[in-house]
Amino acid sequence: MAQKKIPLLVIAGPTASGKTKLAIELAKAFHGEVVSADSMQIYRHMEIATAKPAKEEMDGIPHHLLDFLEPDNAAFSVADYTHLAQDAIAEIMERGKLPVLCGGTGLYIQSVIDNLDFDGFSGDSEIRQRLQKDAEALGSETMWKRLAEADPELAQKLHPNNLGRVLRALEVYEATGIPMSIHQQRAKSQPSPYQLCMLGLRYQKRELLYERINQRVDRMLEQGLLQEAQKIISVYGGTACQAIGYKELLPYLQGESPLEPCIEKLKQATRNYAKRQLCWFGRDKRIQWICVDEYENPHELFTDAQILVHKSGII
RNA sequence: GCUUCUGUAGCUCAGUCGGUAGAGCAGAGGACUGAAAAUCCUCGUGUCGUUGGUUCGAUUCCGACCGGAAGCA
Repeated sequence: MAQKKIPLLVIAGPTASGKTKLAIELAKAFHGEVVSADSMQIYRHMEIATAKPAKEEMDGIPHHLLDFLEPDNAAFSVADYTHLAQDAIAEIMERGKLPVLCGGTGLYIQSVIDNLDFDGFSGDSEIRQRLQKDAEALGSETMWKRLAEADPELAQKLHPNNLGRVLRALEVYEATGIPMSIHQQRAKSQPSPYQLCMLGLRYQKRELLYERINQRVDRMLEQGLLQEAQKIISVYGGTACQAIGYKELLPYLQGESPLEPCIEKLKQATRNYAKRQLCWFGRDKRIQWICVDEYENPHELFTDAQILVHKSGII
């Protein structure tokens, strides 16, 4: 009963590489709608720091999973995102349009396209709290050893210092009685429900990306990033404060530091982030890369991207 | 002008009671399955400011010179 797969165009890449614009252009060309895969653009009131596309930029293209959560909602997770995104994609297809999954959050994209089944090993907050207390009392090394007994395969892949992951693995094991590595293997054996065309944007020369990032941060400041940061930090808490663009400005906003060093820190944090994204996406061999700095004008890039989409056969 | 500090990795600084040196950050590479813009791992040779002297041996002690900072007149 081989069900017909849903065609899905994915656009990935590091921050400031031009994903948003490309997604809109391709959606216009192929009668599509955009589904955002960004862990911070989901929140309201965080416009500038997340470089959320404005209504005008969207150019009439419907966008989903953008701007729908209050920043103090701490409970939102990848699992929630996956459900919402898969539903949105299904609806877009029913409308006879092409879903375009676009964003820089690697885990979000992977969880959607590879159908990661978080429900199969859901958590248990009681167990989690108990494990947390154990960890405080016994230290991360001990917790890791505990995992090495329960799930040696996964323990081998996790560094003892990576406490969060170790605890999650222990939690899954205790909650389900099955090692998390087994759950992961089962998920992997499930084929993707989508017929994919994955495009990635990146720069041949890393310094050019970094330059663009620096410039974009300056622009954000001109647009009022400080005021936005002030508001988010004072009104909300939780995950929102993890966003790059707020925590770096905090010392200045609290009068503990001049502005300039904070701006440098912010640019640096963004560059570091971009590098991690490149690392993540670099692993996915399904991605066809487009090097932004090989194009003199963006229209040629859009045209080449369209050609790649055609060739992929998802249309 | 005098006095006192100070000059060590791209940056901030440790250190060597004389046997040519090491952290944090940056940078590079990597991982990632319910916080992911998060979390975590690996990678450190640099005329130890210049130049004389003492010494088997100086980045380390002494002198001069050249930067920098503070205090004094």
